[in-house]
Amino acid sequence: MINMIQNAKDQAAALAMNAYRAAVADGSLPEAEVKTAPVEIPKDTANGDFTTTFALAASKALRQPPRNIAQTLLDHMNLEGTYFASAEIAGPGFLNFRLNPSWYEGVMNAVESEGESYGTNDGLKGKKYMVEFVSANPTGPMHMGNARGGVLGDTLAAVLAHCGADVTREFYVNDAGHQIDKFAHSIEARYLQIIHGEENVPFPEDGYQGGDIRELAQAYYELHGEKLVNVDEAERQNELAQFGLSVNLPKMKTDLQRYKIDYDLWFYESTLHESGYVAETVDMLTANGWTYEKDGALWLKTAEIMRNNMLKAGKKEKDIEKLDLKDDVLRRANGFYTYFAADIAYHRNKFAVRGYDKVINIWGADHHGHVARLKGALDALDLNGTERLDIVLMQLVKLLRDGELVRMSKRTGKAISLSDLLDEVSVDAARWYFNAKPDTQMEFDLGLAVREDSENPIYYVEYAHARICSLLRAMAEEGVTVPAQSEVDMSLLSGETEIALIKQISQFCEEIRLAARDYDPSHINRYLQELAACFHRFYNACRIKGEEKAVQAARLKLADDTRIVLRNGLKLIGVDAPEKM
RNA sequence: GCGCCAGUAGCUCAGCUGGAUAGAGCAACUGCCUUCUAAGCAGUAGGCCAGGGGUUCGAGUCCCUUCUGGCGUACCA
Repeated sequence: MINMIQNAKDQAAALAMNAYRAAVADGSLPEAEVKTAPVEIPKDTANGDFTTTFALAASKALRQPPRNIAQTLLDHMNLEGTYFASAEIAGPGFLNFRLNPSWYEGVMNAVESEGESYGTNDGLKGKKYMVEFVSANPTGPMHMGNARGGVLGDTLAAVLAHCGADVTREFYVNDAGHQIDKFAHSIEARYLQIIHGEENVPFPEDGYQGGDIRELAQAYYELHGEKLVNVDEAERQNELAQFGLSVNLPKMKTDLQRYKIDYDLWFYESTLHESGYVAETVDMLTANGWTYEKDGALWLKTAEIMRNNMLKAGKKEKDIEKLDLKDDVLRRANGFYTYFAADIAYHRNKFAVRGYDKVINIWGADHHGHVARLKGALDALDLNGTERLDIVLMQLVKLLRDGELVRMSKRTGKAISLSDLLDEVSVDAARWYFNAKPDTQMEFDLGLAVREDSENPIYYVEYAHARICSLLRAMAEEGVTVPAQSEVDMSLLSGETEIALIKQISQFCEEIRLAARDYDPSHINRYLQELAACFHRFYNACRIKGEEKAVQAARLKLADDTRIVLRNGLKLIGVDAPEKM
């Protein structure tokens, strides 16, 4: 909850603004509309701890050179009682602030008082969020794309929860429709092949070729023998499909749990069909005038909806023309609802029935064409999909083995599944690796990425944690324990590495906020890497054991604070914080 | 064709929504363990930020354009 970076920024911004007002009051600067300029952290600490571009930004409005303005501001500024020891002008007109010990003490106080919850904030308090992710087809094993989506979704959910949101993790089970049909036909063919011989039963042309389908047929055959040979085709297919799901779904759950992913809810598509909710949703769209019939099918006026949205967003008419927008089928001529219709119903359920303020879906980039359509359809239901539904598109993972592309299609049967991956790579390494920025393409080479050596940054971070734990053990053996912050003399923590470490600790809250803002949990990875680096540098420069008592106490406290933040951060991204390595 | 995402060190990526001399990690090279974990630290080297125009005090960041890569443009899901 305590964010010392934000506190300092707010204070610096207020100092600049108050100085400006004071300057206006005594006539040394003209009255004008000036915006509160952003306060930033300079890359180079030689330029201060915080800086504001106030004078640069106000230069035009005040019709004065930035450096003049900056000087006048300084003349009207009082730093007493603030976090700052000094302020100075630099470069074209930056106002650079330097921190005093009270700020550093504030950071360490925050870690001590907040402990496990250090880093959290309440920016999203009271908001109901859902993150829907993976939602892999239950017709076969999960692949590398699911591995990435799983980590992204799970970590993003954790990040949002750290910002105070009430977060639900959900898996949408596509247990209905065409895909399941194909699944049923495929198992059926394999099942009958076992009985009648492979050459006597044709396999459907577009069926699932994977070996897992054969295994399902075999498993059913071993349990129930020829029970389904002489029954009605539809019954046989249904039974086999249900059997397949009953095997696949628990396996998916287990694999995901092994990956440290637990869902709050597994939502079944079939329930939407069975309850008539899909039909009701489509009827609503019709009632709102957004559908029409053509060639025996029922269509949604997607093109018109999207066009309206684009005009609202300020897009030009002639640009929209070029897009050649098309409508979508909701109900096929054969009477079945399309996947799209079910998806609209599903999302209507999320908003209208379950009342989420914000729904975030993690999708593979190959679905991007679907984004505007789904949002538009929700707009047509007056659910404001444009605002409340956010889709995170992640580029797919290109799987290589020793530089050669491995196909990921389930149908080839050669794909490396999520569970195969976890047999080769530690869960922590996989989670670290896949917790990358969603919109970059990724190559995953099983020959390289699988390696568990120092090339992998995760060990660098874990090592820092283990090092501190080891240090604490060693100190405990000497009867020295971590002191309370109130006993720490902050003036003893003024070395370069100590200052840098405390600043890095203070940055944690900011990184969580940014990760939530950008829907990009990889902020946390980079943060932890830098935190570990700050600690290793500190550890190398500052001895603890054998030092004078007060120095030892202060450094030990700082090391322990680092341990807490490392542990909090690793937990956030679902990676273990080992006490020994 | 049209659209979406990307292009920054040899490789993997940062760059806080326009700020100061473009940064890390890995790989390469040079040093540092009789003292708290060397899975570490310190240092060297590596760049026309894909190319070209523009916008302004100031552009890797914003606009236009060209090139390259991935993906999409179904009565599939």
